[in-house]
Amino acid sequence: MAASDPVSGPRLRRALARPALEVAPTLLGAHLTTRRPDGVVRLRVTEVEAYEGALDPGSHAFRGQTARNAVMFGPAGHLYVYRHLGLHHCVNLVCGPPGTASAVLLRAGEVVDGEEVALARRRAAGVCRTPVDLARGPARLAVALALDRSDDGADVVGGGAAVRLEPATSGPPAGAVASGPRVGVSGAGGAAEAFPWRFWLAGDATVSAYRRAP
DNA sequence: GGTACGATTGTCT
DNA sequence: GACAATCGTACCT
Repeated sequence: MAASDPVSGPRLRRALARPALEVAPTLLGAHLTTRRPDGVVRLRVTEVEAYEGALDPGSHAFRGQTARNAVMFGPAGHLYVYRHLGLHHCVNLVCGPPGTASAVLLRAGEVVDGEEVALARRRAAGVCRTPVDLARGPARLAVALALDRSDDGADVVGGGAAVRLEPATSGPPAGAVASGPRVGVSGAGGAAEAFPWRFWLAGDATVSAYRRAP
């Protein structure tokens, strides 16, 4: 994409500065690219979950702002990366107006460029069976893109960043977006069903399997 | 200062 | 299908 990219910079950030529930479906089909010394990986987003900050019991921001989740309270277009269980990283894209702590969790995607690089990273981190598994699941996605806590707060909208978001040019195909309860959100099935804020591309092989919260 | 818990994954049965 | 791994953060005493 050239410098004349029609959807970038302030315009994209403005598009992201809406409630997570509105932004989440529009991210399906978008491309997320990371530039690293070991290579460039581009990912097509196929599965996301919306988190509505202080209103959402499943959100890290539900109990207010802390040092860890401070990025979520900031402007849209930044990454919120956290470590889960001391083992894995999960990647969120901050959205909504500043102060709302809305964010969209990137759950899964399809590696469309730099597959060999992503494969090498996954091998280094553990097992990888097929290309479909490269980014099927939040932690796997983080590994494939080489994202960790050092990327917490990274701006994916501004130019020059190592991580860049490119929205889908024509949006997700009509009728291809499915929605349902979020995966693994504490509060049990009741809460999960009260917030059916998971969106994915119907029929896409890279979408992670649904697992109910324990 | 100490304890409980978690937006997951991989492996074993 | 069920469980262990592993550590930073939040909350309580």
